[in-house]
Amino acid sequence: MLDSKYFQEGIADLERALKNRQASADLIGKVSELSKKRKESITQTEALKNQRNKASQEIAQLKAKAKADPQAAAEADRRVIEMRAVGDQIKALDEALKKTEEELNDLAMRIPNIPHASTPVGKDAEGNVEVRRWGTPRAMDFEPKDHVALGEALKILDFERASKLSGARFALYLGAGARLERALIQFMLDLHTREHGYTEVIPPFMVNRDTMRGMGQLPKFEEDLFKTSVGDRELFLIPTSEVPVTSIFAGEIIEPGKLPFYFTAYSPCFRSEAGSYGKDTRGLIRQHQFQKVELVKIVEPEKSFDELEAMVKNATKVLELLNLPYRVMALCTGDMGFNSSKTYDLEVWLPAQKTYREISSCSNCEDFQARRSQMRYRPSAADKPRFVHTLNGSGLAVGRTWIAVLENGQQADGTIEIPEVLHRYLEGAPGFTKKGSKLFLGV
RNA sequence: GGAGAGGUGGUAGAGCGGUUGAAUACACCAGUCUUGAAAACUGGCAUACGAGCAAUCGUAUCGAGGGUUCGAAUCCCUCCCUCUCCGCCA
Repeated sequence: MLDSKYFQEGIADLERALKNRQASADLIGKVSELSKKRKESITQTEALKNQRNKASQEIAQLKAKAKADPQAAAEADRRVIEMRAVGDQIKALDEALKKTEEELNDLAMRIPNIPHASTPVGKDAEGNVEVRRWGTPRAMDFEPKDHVALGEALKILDFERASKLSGARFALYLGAGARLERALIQFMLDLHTREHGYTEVIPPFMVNRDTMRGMGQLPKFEEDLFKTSVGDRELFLIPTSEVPVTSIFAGEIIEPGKLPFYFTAYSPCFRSEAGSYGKDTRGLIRQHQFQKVELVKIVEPEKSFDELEAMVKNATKVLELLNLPYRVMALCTGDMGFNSSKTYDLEVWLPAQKTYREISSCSNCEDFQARRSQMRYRPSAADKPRFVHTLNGSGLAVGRTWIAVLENGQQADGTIEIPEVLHRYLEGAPGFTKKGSKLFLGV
């Protein structure tokens, strides 16, 4: 992170980076000041180390001659004493340098990514821009119920018992409900691996502090994460599989010709949801644990914005195949996440709320995560390493998709019509009934 | 969890605290020879960062981090990982 672009590319970019984002302006000055200080002390210590390295070699040569030549022996002793002082100086300078670097890193790590020029400027969600819509909400000649009412009536969702087990913001899926969740996961993974060219991975669901830092989750957002420890070993539960999957090549230089990488992963996600007390307390919308199928791309910098558009298409394809109306929002500078340079949110239509709700977020992080986790690639054997660009998107949040399938597929009698693409995963399963060419949950 | 062994360049594998960034072999690249190939022979071959138009120079790197020393792959400490055996577990 020592070569962060924030002090390489100057103040103008920094000011743009901080415009309407979660960072204070005095970070800029401090960071560039520390950066200058760091460079100076490196020059200084390297000169001293050079002196010491040379002297050590000369001492070795003198010592080799020392037996036959008492003068050489005396000279060697003299040089050793001389170098002792230099050694002390180096030690002191190294310690100071280390401090500077720690301070610099700590500050630089708290600066959010620079928004792309195409990201709308705004201070909160009001500033987001609708890009397009797909589908028409189904006309219903009855008052639509929300997924909690539907799920509890169908006995496929039980929040009371979940709360007995784990407290608030946990869910227990039962029977056909659990089966539907699993079918959605399977459907999404099949689509992305078969049709969209992603490679399926199952990452660790717990990661260490370095990985969290590399992905931009730390140091700023520690209170949003669940943490475990055994003895003095500390691990964080992943808030999204973006964290382990994007980190696959952390600290590596990817060989020529290997990019791009497209990965998809199913995982549970764990979030403390600190700061969202009282929000979305009803139902599955905001849980401490939810399931998600994630899309991750690791690509060459020149291609990352095209790749973002393609990723959005991959995610919206899931919604289209499920016949769920949605809209695409370009997030503004103030509403966008810490890591991102450009983000599209996908919002699905929820009839009970009569509104669109976020179901996926697709971001181009450019080289932000790559710098933090030192992920580089070599364009060709003769080239120097360059930072990769990383992208991530939900493809999709499974719980919220489950909600959308229930609410959009509900019938006047409280049963659910299942989208055709899921039939092959659910036909014949307990709780699902075929009627003609249609499949229903809860008949 | 218990006992032991080990982590060195693309791979295998040496390495008395001092011209060791690292022997050697294989692999790889270039050349000689050959109609071509093989073989043989000759030469070249770690990486990152920084400085320079460049030749080149500087610093760092032998699992990671500390320590001892004028000087550490080599000695000391801590941690991580891998392997073998036993136990336990899915």
